Amino acid sequence: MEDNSSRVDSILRKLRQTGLRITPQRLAILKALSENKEHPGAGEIYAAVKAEFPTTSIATVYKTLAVMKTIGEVLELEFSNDYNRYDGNTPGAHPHLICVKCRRIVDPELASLDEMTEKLASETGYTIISHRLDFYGVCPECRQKE
Amino acid sequence: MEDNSSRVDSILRKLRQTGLRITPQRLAILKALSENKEHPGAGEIYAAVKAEFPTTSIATVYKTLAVMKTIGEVLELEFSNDYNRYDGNTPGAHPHLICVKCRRIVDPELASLDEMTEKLASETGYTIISHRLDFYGVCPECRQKE
DNA sequence: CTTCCTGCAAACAATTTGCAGACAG
DNA sequence: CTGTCTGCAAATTGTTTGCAGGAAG
Repeated sequence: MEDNSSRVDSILRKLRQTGLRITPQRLAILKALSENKEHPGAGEIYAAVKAEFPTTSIATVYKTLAVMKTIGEVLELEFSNDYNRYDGNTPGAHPHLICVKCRRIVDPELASLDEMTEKLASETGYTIISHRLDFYGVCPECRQKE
Repeated sequence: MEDNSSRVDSILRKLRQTGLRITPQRLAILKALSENKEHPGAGEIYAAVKAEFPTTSIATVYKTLAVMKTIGEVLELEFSNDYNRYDGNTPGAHPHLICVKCRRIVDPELASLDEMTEKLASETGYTIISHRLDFYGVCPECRQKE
């Protein structure tokens, strides 16, 4: 896995390549994203950024996240009830394990998904672009508290 | 697969069991749901219901859908951009195949998911309650139009 | 310099809620 | 009868947008 700084660096490289500007706000947002492995929401990223860059606005956070999505460097996990969560560390599609009690989201190891995808494509004739696989459950910590 | 009327009947049975009331509005919503296999949104259900029951309100549709979710007879597919979609025919968790062009959603056949779930549970210590598996792609019809 | 970015506030849209009257059981 | 359900309208909330000024390159 890439460490924080190399992750930020590779995103910066991609921004330059694409002709997008590197502003202090964007840097702070990227730093906050790469330091938080917990799939934060826009509000959490905003809070972290504002701590050291108080003039930042939530709109800028959203706009920056939108740009990152577009260039494929951030994965957005949509929820219609809860707020959306963002993953800046592993931008490719991968399974998530969501605790329904504490709402923590972790990235489990899981093979055999590629195989499943190929089979689906050949059986249905669809061109598969991406996927979303979320498991909902109760994490060991929350179960203990019951 | 159950046909429409037996599907509605089994939901009605569940409603009675749970002491919930059967109103004309609820009947119309259930009928609209069971007749539409295309994972409609609340607005589409509302339109269908209003066609033969013009006084119905969208709030009632949402409230009824919430009840159906609670008793486990309707599966809600959440989206934060697009509106949520509802599946009244196959209320248990199952994979979906979503065309990113026409936004149609179909239910593909797919085994080997139970196996995957068990493995995940034993490896992480989580109690798995449910899951969500969405594949995003382009359906054969849309690909042809490109 | 020029264009893109920021930050504020207002706009949005799907969904939810409060409440008074209606009606299922 | 009684408690639940309906329907209206207003509220909610995360996210998006318009626009004037600011700054990256």
